[in-house]
Amino acid sequence: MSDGEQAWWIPADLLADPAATAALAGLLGTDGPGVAAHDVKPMLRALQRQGIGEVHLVLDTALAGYLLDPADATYDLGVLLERHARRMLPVTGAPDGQLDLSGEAADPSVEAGHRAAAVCILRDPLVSAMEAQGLLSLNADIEVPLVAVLARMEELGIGVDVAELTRLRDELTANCERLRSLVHEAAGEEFNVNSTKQLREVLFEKLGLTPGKKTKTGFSTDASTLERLRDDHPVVAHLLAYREVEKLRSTYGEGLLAEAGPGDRIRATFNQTVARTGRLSSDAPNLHNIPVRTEAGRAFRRAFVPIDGYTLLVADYNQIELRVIAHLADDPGLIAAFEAGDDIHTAVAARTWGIDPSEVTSEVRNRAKMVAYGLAYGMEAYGLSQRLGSSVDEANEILESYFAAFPSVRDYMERTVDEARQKGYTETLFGRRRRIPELSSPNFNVRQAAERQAMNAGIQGLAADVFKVALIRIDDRLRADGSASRLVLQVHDEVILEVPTNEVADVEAMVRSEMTGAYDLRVELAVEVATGATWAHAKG
DNA sequence: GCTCCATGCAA
DNA sequence: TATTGCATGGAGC
Repeated sequence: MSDGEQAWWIPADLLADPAATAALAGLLGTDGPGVAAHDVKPMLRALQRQGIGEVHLVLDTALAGYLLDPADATYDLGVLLERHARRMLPVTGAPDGQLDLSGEAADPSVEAGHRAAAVCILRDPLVSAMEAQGLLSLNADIEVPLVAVLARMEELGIGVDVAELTRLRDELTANCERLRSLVHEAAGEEFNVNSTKQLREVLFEKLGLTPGKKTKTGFSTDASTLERLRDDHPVVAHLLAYREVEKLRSTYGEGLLAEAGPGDRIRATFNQTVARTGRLSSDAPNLHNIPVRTEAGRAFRRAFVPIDGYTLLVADYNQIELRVIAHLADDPGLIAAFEAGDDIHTAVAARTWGIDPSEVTSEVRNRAKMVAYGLAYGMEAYGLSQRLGSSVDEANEILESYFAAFPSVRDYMERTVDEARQKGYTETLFGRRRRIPELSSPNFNVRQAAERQAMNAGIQGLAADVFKVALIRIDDRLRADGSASRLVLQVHDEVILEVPTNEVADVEAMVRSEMTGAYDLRVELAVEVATGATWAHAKG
């Protein structure tokens, strides 16, 4: 540690003490010295609860570890210390999960000292490593500023209508019981319908239905298999209905109600060091997979509400990944398709099959849409054929037509994999790296999976980088403008704000402008904004 | 009580 | 034999 520096390890209970945090305020304010810490978001949340909203953060050792290798399994402080400083965090008590036979409990203050020292020891090696890999601006301009934005969103949470959630849960529970009885009746015996093992025996042994694909442990009973068997036995339709309702009841009905906290708000954690592409993830609960595709599922979005006097404003990037592909590949046809301003899948379909957009049927449009998603995932003909329900030959013809119309896209994909193989990692335009050592695997399947990851990383990663910039800028503007509006949720390419009714027009314009201007692609970044009294009702 | 598996929800 | 995630219930240790 250099002169004038101080190392602190602040126990969580001290952060709940106003007297202690008041003393910290001067130390941590924006005029204070730069702060380096490990996994700082929980600390920022605790300080925010005490009214300290500004901390001059310069380094989070967990974030730095993530930027240096987003595929690592853990960014635990002790692990980082060993990995980047070749030092061990002294063990002060019995190892986790083991009885302390010595009778000497760990001394919390000694352990705290070790952890504070570890952050100091890690600072120089982490900064040097980031500098060597060109990660300093990604760290300083995006990841570090984002921590406080996410801390504010987590701490505020999003409002839920608990009465509505309860009603949905109860309705689903009743339906579940009814459908479970129908399944038992049709099967001719009572069994645990949630057990794939028992279900497999009933369907494929007792009832003699034809099994399809296999899993590690036996024949699959997944939805695509059941769909194929739908007309073969009455139990199958009941099963499919039961599965849908049980999923909604358990994961969303019970799950969301269990997470509703003070003020009827759900406060998820937004993880910044999990996704290997640079995306955020959400847990406890996962607010990134709230249903939207079916009406029964979408009902849960009606339970996400603003407080009185506010409106929910939802803004999402339209087709950001396909736009990113157009940009990265610099494909004239794809760029022109976007510039035409028409429905992109229709425009792509017309160019792929050389027909007029007016001749594009919904089925043909759907094929173009499948290809578009597949592209971002590094798809091959087999994968496409599975999703189109067609032959591999047919899928190959579609892909050939597509690449004939958009040749730069294929060039980009091939170039990307070649570069990644040669360098051992992929890199987004913002410099976000992802090591993919499996590109040199002797195992064909492993190597092919790695190639798909390499194709996907630059696309999903750039979309994530752009989105993070937008999130930071929106939060900056809200605070600079002294707005009463606040960010309550983000879902990969979508932000949700709680906006006082009289601010709606101004905030909509601001959000649109910040999202559109977050990065300059060769195609416009289109943003769709909607407002409403619930997440489901927020429609343009 | 922990871990893995199968399943299914989202972008 | 399409990318990235997380939660659930069952099942095995």
